[in-house]
Amino acid sequence: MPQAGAYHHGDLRAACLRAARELLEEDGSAGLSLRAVARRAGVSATAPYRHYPDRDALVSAVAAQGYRELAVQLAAVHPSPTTPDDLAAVAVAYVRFALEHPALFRVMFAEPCDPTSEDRVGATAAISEYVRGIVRGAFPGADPDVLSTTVWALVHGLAFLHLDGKLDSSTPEVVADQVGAAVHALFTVSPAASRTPSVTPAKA
Amino acid sequence: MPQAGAYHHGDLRAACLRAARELLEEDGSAGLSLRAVARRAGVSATAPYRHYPDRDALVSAVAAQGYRELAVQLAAVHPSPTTPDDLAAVAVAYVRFALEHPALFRVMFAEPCDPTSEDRVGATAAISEYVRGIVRGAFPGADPDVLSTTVWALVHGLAFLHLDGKLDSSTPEVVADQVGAAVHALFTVSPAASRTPSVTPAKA
DNA sequence: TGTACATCAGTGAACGCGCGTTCACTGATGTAC
DNA sequence: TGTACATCAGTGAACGCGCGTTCACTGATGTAC
Repeated sequence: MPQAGAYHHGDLRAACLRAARELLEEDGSAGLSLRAVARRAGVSATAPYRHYPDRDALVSAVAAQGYRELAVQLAAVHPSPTTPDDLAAVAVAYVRFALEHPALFRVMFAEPCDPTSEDRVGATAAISEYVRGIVRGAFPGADPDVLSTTVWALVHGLAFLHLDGKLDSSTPEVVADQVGAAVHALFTVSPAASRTPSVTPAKA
Repeated sequence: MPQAGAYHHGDLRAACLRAARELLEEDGSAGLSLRAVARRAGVSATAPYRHYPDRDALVSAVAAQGYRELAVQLAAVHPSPTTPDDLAAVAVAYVRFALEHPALFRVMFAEPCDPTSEDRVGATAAISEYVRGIVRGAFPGADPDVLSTTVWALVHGLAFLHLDGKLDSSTPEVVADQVGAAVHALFTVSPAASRTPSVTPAKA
């Protein structure tokens, strides 16, 4: 039985993923070709076909990994934010993720997104649920469907506008301020939010 | 003197732009190659080089045209919206534009955006100014910088999440409802907006 | 334990493709006299 | 007005490239007896 980590190559499946990520970080974005991934993994051009049926499968796997990492990073900031500052911190982390991994972020949110990739759909749903959870906790009086969409869209829009150079992204501080201000603009003006939240777990 | 519309080809510059647009509408997005544009325009592969120094120049021209069209469509809905319903209608138009021209929208907001293209920068600035104008009129007490960024990001995020299939886009009505609800969530909960304040920054 | 066999990860040549861009050209249009 | 010339939009062959994918293969690993 091929014990993980020591077969012919070792674990080419994971190595391809790693190679793809490296290429994304370096080349900005460009094409992310199967051949380039194979090259970078130190393997023949056709070897990846043992592990991915085609290029799209690799790309979907990369995207799914990106979603998981994003979810981890958001949760690391705050498992369930309730105050405006909490929420702003999470939003800043979201935008920071996009700016630190621009090419990956674009792969994650790009058109040829095969809707049949369970891996991918599941990973997206996880983020969606995380946002909804935040909203439920932070805005107990509001419609969670509408408000979680609103929050996600606001933060996602900030991420993309920064990514595309439509907003001032000169320094991380400037970005953080901008994102924080935008979230506060949404949050603090909400009557439902400025009351004391019904539940206040963790963080004082 | 080459009177516009009747030279060798007629006006290949405009024809290329038209061909590029058609390709974007049809192929979803894909590559938008110079060669494909030339083919579609019924001209040799190298003819476009008489009018565009390289592929990027063509792409930038397409993007700039997209910005101008978007600006026109928004202004057509309402030159200077002031009520929540006005603003929602403009937001819906923005998202509708994205969903009706997905490939164009991606070209407009894509990374390899040459920041030196005056055409493009100018067109972006126009939209930015339009949003700012709306915010100034609708939220006279708020910080126009923060709030116009917030509004644009919210709407832009909605557009992209719909484009990427992260939200229910099954019918135009569903989308319109969702966008309207999101905008109202931002707008109507704002004390600064529902009163008629003179000095009440949204960011408390 | 040793040997024959099956499995399957990775190879390397080859396919046909479309791409951006160059180059020397041709031929229609506009211009000067 | 007619002719010689300059301009320049569009041509077509050619370049070198990287791509996704196929195929028959080889050779290391694991397995059955």
